[in-house]
Amino acid sequence: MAARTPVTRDLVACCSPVRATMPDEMQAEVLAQTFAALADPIRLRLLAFIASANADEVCACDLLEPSGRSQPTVSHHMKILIEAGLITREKRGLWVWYRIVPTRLDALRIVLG
Amino acid sequence: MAARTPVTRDLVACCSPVRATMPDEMQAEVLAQTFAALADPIRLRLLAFIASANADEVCACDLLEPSGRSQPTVSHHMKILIEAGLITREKRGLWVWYRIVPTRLDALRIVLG
DNA sequence: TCAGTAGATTGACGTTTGTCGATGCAGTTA
DNA sequence: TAACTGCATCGACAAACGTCAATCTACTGA
Repeated sequence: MAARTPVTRDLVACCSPVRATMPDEMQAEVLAQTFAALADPIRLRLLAFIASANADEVCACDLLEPSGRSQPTVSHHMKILIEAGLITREKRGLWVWYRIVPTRLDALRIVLG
Repeated sequence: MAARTPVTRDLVACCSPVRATMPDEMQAEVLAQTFAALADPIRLRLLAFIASANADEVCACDLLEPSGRSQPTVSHHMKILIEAGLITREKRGLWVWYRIVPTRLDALRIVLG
């Protein structure tokens, strides 16, 4: 909260020295990719659906109808959520079951605050 | 946490009734757009830079060099952050000053958990 | 085996996004 | 007023993204 200039603002010469840091490009790239997984309305709805389920896992077949998207499209979005570490996938028999990864959401929350 | 089937898992008939809800498309759209603002490494770095500054606001001219992008590109990214409600912009004289909006980050944190 | 099924992958297409050079606009200085 | 400056907007382009029909793969049950 310290003023950049001690007493008055200098309207002529802007930019007295700023002390601030940027995360390096690689860090930012990884984090951006995680947020990108949340940057699509269908993926947000899929994630919220699983998070709100009465069971701790949800069958893939339950995601098609409420999402209103084709099977390949839903599969594609789930893959992106998995690669972002937000959910896990487990195949049992013919079916696939998804689980959210709470620690990953915790990590994002920490970044934001 | 209740098991979907009381005792054993049914490997034949998947999908005993799931109780879960999806946010409607409009809600998801708005939220996705906010996360999309965080889904670019340059924007994350710009935001982190302002958030970490020793002053509570940062001049636009201080963002060019550390970001390594052209002036129009930085201006474009800042506009997206503003439209997402993550920062504010104030013009004073020839210069523009940016501030983060802490309440907006709070809101996102709540959504995540 | 072999037919049937759930979900992943592929290929193609239109849309959106990140980028920068050129230009426009508001504000300052003389 | 005129010259100058910092930032926004425009126009163009390549890359990335969301979508679905068609196909492939892994698994089941007979």
